[in-house]
Amino acid sequence: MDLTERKRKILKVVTERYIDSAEPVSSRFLAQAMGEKISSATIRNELADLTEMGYLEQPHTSAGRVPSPKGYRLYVNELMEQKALSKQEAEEINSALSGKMRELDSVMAEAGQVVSSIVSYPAYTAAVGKSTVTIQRYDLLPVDSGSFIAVVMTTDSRVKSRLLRCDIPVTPDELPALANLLNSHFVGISSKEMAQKLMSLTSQLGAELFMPLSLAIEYAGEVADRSAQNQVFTTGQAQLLRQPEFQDLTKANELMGLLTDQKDNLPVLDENTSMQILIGPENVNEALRDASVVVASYDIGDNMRGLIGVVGPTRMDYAAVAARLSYFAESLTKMFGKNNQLPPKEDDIP
Amino acid sequence: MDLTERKRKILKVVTERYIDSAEPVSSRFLAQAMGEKISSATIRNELADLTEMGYLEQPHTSAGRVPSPKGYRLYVNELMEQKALSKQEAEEINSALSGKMRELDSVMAEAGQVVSSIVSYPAYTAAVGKSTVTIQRYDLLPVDSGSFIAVVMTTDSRVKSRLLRCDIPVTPDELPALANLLNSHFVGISSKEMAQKLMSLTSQLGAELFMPLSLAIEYAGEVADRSAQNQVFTTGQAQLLRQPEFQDLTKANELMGLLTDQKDNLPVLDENTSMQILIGPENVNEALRDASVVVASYDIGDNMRGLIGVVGPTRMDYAAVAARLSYFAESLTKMFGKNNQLPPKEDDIP
DNA sequence: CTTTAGCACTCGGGAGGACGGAGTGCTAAA
DNA sequence: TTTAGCACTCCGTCCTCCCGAGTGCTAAAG
Repeated sequence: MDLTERKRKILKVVTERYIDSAEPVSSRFLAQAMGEKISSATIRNELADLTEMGYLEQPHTSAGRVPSPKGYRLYVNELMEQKALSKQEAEEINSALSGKMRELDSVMAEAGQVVSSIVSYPAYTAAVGKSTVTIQRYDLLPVDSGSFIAVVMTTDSRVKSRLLRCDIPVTPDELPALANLLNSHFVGISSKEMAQKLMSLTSQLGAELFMPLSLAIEYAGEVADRSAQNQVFTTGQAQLLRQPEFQDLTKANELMGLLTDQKDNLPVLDENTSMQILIGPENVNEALRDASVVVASYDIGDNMRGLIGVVGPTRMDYAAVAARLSYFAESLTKMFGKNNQLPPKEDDIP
Repeated sequence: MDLTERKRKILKVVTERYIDSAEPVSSRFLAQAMGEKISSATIRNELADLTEMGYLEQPHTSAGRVPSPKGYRLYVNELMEQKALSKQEAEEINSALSGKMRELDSVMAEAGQVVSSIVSYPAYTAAVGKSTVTIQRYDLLPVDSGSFIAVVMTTDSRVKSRLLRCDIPVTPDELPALANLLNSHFVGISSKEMAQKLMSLTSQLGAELFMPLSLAIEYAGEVADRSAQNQVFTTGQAQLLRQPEFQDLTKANELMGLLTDQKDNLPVLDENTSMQILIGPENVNEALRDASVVVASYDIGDNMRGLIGVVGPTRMDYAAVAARLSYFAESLTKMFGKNNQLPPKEDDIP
């Protein structure tokens, strides 16, 4: 059954009031806060209805009302108004992004910091590949007889390199041949397959070629494996302790553990969703059952998505957080789209 | 005036008891704990002396005694016995390190995690260059007409690379010339000097050379600048909340802020000191006045030092933490010394 | 001069009880 | 359906009391 307009309005006011007072909301307050002249008694009847329907909760009899997860859900889905960013905030975001482009990792770390400071909750960022990551291209640069630099490019268009040294001297002339070998046989396959292929080639190669080859392949395997596991950055964990709901140390502790030691368990956004709000028990993770998460995603080139999320109490200011996060995500998408230094489109690389 | 042998012993027992009980130590307990048959009354006299001398403190009259920072200092300097690591712990450390060598950054992050879990306090790691970092060597790899990969090597022997794209096509033939130009003019100087030098060359170069050159130099400048500022990783912040002394939220909050948002303010070890213990008020940083820090350093090649530190309550188990940390640091030094993949000696690179 | 026993004293912390206030639920009237 | 009124409930706070742990001091014993 549907809610009357008045009930919806009451639910909205209750939620918003609770969001910024953190205290149960009384009928008296509502009677005043709602423009129309309604007595607190009437409100009480409505509140009783809403409670019965499961949108509100009472910490105890004779306390005011607090939104239940179901109440928050309705609020988020239907009641909440898009909050516009203040110019100041938009500028803050823009200036944070306008800085010179950096490595993907720094962008992520910095984005997290900015978001966290803007919304006053802990934030996390992650980059997830849209598909399995493999090596796309190899290059070998001569350094001296014992050393060379391996440069690998992954299918998600990250470029990584490392100086490799082997005991057996490698002459600069041999490198192009090695690179050719790599580019023809060790492209587009997993690290395990690489290792197998390497084994099968053992007999055909002299030790002086095998050694540098295996070093390069070992490195390539590492890069591929590491890109597969998405690295997560978190910032602003201290913000958590400033929230009244986390004065209770046990709760705070659980959440803090999630944010610092088990970052990988933080919620990931479904593919092709641009933003998601997870309220209390909607979270799969046990530690998040009393908390809420807002996650947004942005595009990094064609092959990767970035994730940026905020963790807070269920009493989170969803409207504000959602607005800021989506603005931020959009800005990042644009930035990565325009930018021609960081992750180029895959097509551009032959 | 010197302490009698008995006073020293009492101070030691008090400290060690307090370290693992977190509760003030009573004369009764001491009378039993010390092997010799001494009455609690005698102990009380001694305790009164030690308190007067500033080695102990009383939370309030009629509570037991607790070591003061001065007491901890004496304990650390003279009383504390080197704790040997259990085989299990040594193995844990070894196996954590024995994994395949990764990028410096991952090593640091992982080292932090291991240490934090071993000592049950938050840990931090940092890498500091011993001298100013500049670019030592450039390479440019062709990709396609609009793109090329810049590979730069810093004087601290890190190799970084990035795909650069410019609007004006660059033919593969031009790249060696550009690389030469870079290697002859833009080596060993700061990013500012690079920018100036670039300006002074403007007139001599056509636009089709200037554009890729400036991209490469901009990137090189970033790398140099970023290496200069030492990046700090922290882990295990949640451990903090498990300590009884940080049930007081305001303290916890301050420290947590330091560990998550102001990592750069964490104490750095003086050069050519291998380990340092900072007790309570000995810390410069305000937020650390009620906490203690143990920092150790290890060598990464000839040009860099790694830092690994632990933050905990003044009631920290100094003996245990110091032992683990120094073992860890030594292992890391060895590892970096042996290892021939990560940071090679500067001499090896022509 | 040092050690010990004894005892009064102090202080923190927990248990119990009283009280005020905020807020509700219900009833009866408008 | 709304409102006014009223009794009721429950939390949080404050106060008091009391217990126990631990000290400091004194005076006697070694």
